[in-house]
Amino acid sequence: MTQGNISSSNRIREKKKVFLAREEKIVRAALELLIGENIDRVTVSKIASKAGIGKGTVYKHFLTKNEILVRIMLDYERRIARRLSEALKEAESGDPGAVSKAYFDSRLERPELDRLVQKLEDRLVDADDIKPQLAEFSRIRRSHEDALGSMITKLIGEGILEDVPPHYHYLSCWALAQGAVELCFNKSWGDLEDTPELMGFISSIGVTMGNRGQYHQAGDSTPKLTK
Amino acid sequence: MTQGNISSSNRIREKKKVFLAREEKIVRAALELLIGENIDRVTVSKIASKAGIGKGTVYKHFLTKNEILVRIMLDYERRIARRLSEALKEAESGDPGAVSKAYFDSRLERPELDRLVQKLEDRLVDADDIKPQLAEFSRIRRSHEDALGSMITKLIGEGILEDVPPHYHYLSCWALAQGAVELCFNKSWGDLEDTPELMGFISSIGVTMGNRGQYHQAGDSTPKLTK
Amino acid sequence: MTQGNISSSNRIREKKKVFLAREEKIVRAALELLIGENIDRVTVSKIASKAGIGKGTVYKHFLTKNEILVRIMLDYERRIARRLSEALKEAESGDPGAVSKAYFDSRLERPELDRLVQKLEDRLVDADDIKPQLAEFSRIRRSHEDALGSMITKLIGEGILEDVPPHYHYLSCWALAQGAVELCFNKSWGDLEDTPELMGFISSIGVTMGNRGQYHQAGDSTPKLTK
Amino acid sequence: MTQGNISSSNRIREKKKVFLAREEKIVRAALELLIGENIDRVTVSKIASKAGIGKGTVYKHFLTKNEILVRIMLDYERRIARRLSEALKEAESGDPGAVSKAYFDSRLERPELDRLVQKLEDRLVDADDIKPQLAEFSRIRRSHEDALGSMITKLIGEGILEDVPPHYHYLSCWALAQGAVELCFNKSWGDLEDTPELMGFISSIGVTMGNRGQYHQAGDSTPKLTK
DNA sequence: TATGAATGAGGCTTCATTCAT
DNA sequence: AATGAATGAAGCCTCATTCAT
Repeated sequence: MTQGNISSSNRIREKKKVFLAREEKIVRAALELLIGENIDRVTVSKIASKAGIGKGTVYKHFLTKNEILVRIMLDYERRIARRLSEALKEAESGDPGAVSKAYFDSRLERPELDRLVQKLEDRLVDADDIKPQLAEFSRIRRSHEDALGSMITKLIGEGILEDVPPHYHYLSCWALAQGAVELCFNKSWGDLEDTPELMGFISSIGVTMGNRGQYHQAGDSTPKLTK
Repeated sequence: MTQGNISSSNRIREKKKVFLAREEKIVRAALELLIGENIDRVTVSKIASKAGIGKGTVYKHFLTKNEILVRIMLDYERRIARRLSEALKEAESGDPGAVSKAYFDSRLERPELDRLVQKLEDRLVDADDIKPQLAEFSRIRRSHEDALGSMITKLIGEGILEDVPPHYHYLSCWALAQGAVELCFNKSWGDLEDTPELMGFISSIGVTMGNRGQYHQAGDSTPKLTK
Repeated sequence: MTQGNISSSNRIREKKKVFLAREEKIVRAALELLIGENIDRVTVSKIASKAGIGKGTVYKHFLTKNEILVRIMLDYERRIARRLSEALKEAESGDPGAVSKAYFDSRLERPELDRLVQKLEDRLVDADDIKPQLAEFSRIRRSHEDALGSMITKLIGEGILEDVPPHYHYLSCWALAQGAVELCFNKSWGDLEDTPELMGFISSIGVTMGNRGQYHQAGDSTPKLTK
Repeated sequence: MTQGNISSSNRIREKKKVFLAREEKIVRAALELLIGENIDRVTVSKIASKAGIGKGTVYKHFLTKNEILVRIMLDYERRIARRLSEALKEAESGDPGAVSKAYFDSRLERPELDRLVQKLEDRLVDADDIKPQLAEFSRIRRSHEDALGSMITKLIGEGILEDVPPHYHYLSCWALAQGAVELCFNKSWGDLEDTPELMGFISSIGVTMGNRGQYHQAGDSTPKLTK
């Protein structure tokens, strides 16, 4: 009896694992397709087919197609959150740059994924199903803002960063990262051959931008570029 | 007869004018709709109706829906091109900053339009009709690159800008502008209240970034932020 | 010019007529199918196909499938309303029975249609689209009630009908008509051969039922059948 | 061995009991759901879940979903049959009204159930599986007809009921009961507040209708209501 | 020439039924 | 023996495009 129970609960656990594995398979299939071709051309049918399962099976795991897409968004944003929270600990033990480094690393590690998430966000922003998931998504995003914000406030206090509202620094970083990501995939540029070096250049701008002394310079020492 | 010909060619000219005016009306209607609501919800029907004409008439002007969209993209990019070429003349008469200023001005003047063009580009990138138009679009983009490139090369020569390949500077600018635009409309941030100030801050970064002395600083004076 | 305008507005009127004719064609096709086979088996495809048009065309006339169905319901109920209102005029000029006669006539004229409407009502009762139409449907039904009610009140006043709340009489009539209709098509009875005579018998019951003296009889003269 | 057999057959009997109990549970679960919400929304999944068992298990008891539904129909009709046969015995010992009373009582006891069975009949009438069960259903219905018929024939013989074919009386009763049931649940009437009194009124009509002297009255004493 | 009704491919979703564990 | 994940047929609906008037 005892053994029977054990083996039975084992079997149940086993099944759950398989079930979750398949869920992951669906998400992964969707991801590959979404990255590989135009988003509009990714259908539930194709996802199922790429995952090696029937179309109906997809709906055992996700209530709607949008739920698959928002799941990808959440997975991504949560991964960044995890990294940031680890970096926050490091930052407490002395390295104030760990947080922003973690942020940039997370986003630029797989730029194509970052870009996909932006595109998905754009398309799902007014989807009626998945309202709660989108709220969660925004919540996580704002928690990133908090994490970086606290670090930046500290650097401003230490006189390293220009004394503007902390979120200016954060959002500028975000904007540059965002633009850099876009840059990587924008086909209008043709295929940039020295992308890594370019990214390095941009990153170096990212980590120094907003440093004290540069902001006011804008209107002073380089009048010719003033906009 | 002569008079008849004259009046007939007048009539023809008149007709052409009306025809072109209507074409413009269609594009403008499409634009308003595309900016006002989710792109996927903009149908040819709605465009025609907003333009005050029949759906069939739209197809007298554009062979496919995509042609309307790509037309918006081209109009936009051409407008930038015109401005850049004017600025280039000014630059020759002494103001090297005129070009980059014109570029930023053009793109940030109507950020919602800039963003729309990005989104359209993303969706149309592998459309089978409109291949030639997309090629033209890329061509114009690259001409911007050239315009800015030549100016940047000059500034590098004068020792003002860091001596990296010229397109690094240009693309960094592009990336920051791109990100800034995205920032304005990303609903995850809630509604930023001090957007103008923030944009000012970002612009100030844009015009100074890459200035000599900052690039190497990255690895030297702020080691803690190094990525 | 004048002639041109006339012929043009003629053409428009012509087109509208054709359009409405097609709408009627759709409704008729749907009706035939719904009466001819199990309701669940009637698909939009079949309706279109029977109407000799494409599937998409159906949606030029009706926003959803349910709108076709509710249209049938409304058409039916409105026809009854028209008849009742005519009968009401007759009733004023002396014939108090005209109203109830019109009601029975309307419903029993095409019992299969009456029954269909009941079934549709049952299925659509909680459909989220067509809420307004269903409200209208109920409104019309209640107007029938009013029409018959006023007549019945009069008969009660004249001592012809039993003095119970007027709607008792009306609803009893309704129930009997309803049951009679159901009877015609209930396959459990096999095919009744003498349906007309049976219906006549039931109708005769309908027009006399509730006559003074019968209600109290129930408890008095036929105690053995008392329920 | 003998003991083994006994205990084994006991176990088998036990199992059968459990099995049958579960079958009943399924039917009851289905019934509750069917009465509680729109029929189309009742799925096998929901039934299983309400019965507290797995979906697959349902199919150990019923070959198809339709078999569950037709089972409900049969259960209902058989219950009426049982009551009628009991009443028939009473009738032989002197009470001719016992049969029709039993019939009305059976149907009006749970009008919502009666109505459900009508709706199921309508939907299943041309189902390809369950043909035999539907035949059985009709057979039972006709046996009711016989039961009432014999009683009515007697009453006609005694001069109490109008001398028309016996099934006229029976079917009229059926129709009135049918309509009354429908009346209870038809949402178009709003929620009738005095339903019990109304049903009483209708029942009183039911038991007297067709009594001698009323039929011909229709054409004689109430000419104004003649249809 | 302008129109808009007609079209149908193709997308999403549901659910009765099967079957491996 | 019980389970529930997997399946896929079938239904509804959208919208770019065509074409007769």
